[in-house]
Amino acid sequence: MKETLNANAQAVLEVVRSSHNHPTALEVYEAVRKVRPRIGVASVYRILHSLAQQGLIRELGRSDEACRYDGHIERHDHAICTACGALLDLPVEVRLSEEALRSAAQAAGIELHSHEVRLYGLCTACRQRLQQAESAEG
Amino acid sequence: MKETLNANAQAVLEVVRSSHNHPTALEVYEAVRKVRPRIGVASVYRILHSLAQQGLIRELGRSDEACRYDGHIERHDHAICTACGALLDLPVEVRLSEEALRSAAQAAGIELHSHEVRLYGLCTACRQRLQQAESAEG
DNA sequence: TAGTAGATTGATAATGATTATCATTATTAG
DNA sequence: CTAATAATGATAATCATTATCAATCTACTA
Repeated sequence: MKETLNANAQAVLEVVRSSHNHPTALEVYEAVRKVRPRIGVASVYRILHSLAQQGLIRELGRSDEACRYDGHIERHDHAICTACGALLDLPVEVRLSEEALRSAAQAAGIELHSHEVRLYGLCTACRQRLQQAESAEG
Repeated sequence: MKETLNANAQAVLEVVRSSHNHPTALEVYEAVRKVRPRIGVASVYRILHSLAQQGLIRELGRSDEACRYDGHIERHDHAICTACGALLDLPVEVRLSEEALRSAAQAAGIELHSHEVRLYGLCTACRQRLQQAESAEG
C-alpha cells in the first residue's frame, strides 16, 4: 500500500484538515489546485480514498451509491457495513436521553425534528470474506 | 400540492413499503414496471420525492449531493439540515451507553467499529427563510 | 551515466444516478 | 364537445465519480 504521503497527498490532507465545513471532492480539488496546479481530479479522488482508508480523514454521506428509500417511517436506527455498503435496519432502539438530544441540537443551533443512530462495522458476509482473504495472503 | 395518490403513486408506495431492504430509485422503478409497465423513470423519481415530502416514506443516504470529507477523525456526531442539506459537526457528544451499542450491533449481526448520531432538523438560516415564506403566502 | 521495469500521474472518456425538457396524453371546467 | 391545464414518460442533459491509458517519474542495474 501507500505508507508515506507525497506532496500531492500532503496538500490534499492539509486542505481537508484546515477546512471547517465538510468539503466535497470537487471543492477539495479546487482548493488543492491553488498550491499544486498540475494535479487532476482523478488524483484527488484517489488520494481522498487513500487517506480515508488510512484513517487520516473520514468520508461522510454517500453510503456508496444511490439514494435509498425506506417504507418504515417510524423513527429507527441503522447499521452500515463499511465494506459492502449494506444498510440494515436495527431491530432494537438505541435509546438516548431527550435531554442529551435537546442540548446537542441547541448547541448546533438547529430545530430538532428527528434523529438517527448509525452503527458502522462489518456485516457477517464481509467479515467472513475478509478473514478468508487475510489468511490467504497472510 | 398532491394530496391524493393516483395509481402510479400507489404502486410506488406499495413497492417501497413491501420491500424489506432499502431499494434505490432504480430498483423501485424495475419493480413498479411489473405492475405499471408504462411508467417512466422520471415519474418514479417524482413520485418518490413527493411521497418523501408527504412523510409517507423516508429518504436515506445521499444528503443531497456529493460525498463530503471530514478532517476530524475523532468520533463525533452531526446535525443535518433537512431543508438545505447543510452538514454540521456537533460540538458536544451525544452520550449513549456502551451496553446499548453493543447489544444493538449484536442484534444487527455486525462487528461494531464506530457509530454516529445524526440530528435532523432546520438550521437557523432555513428556519428564518421558511418562516418568512410562510407568513408571505399566509 | 544511460537504460529500463514498474509505479504514479493527470487528461479525458465512460458510467451511473438524478434532473430538466418538452411533446403527448389525461383530466377538468365551461 | 372543446379549450385550458395538469400529469406523464421518452429522452437529453448534468453532475459526481471511476476507468482508461499514454506520459512521466522512480528506483535500480549494468
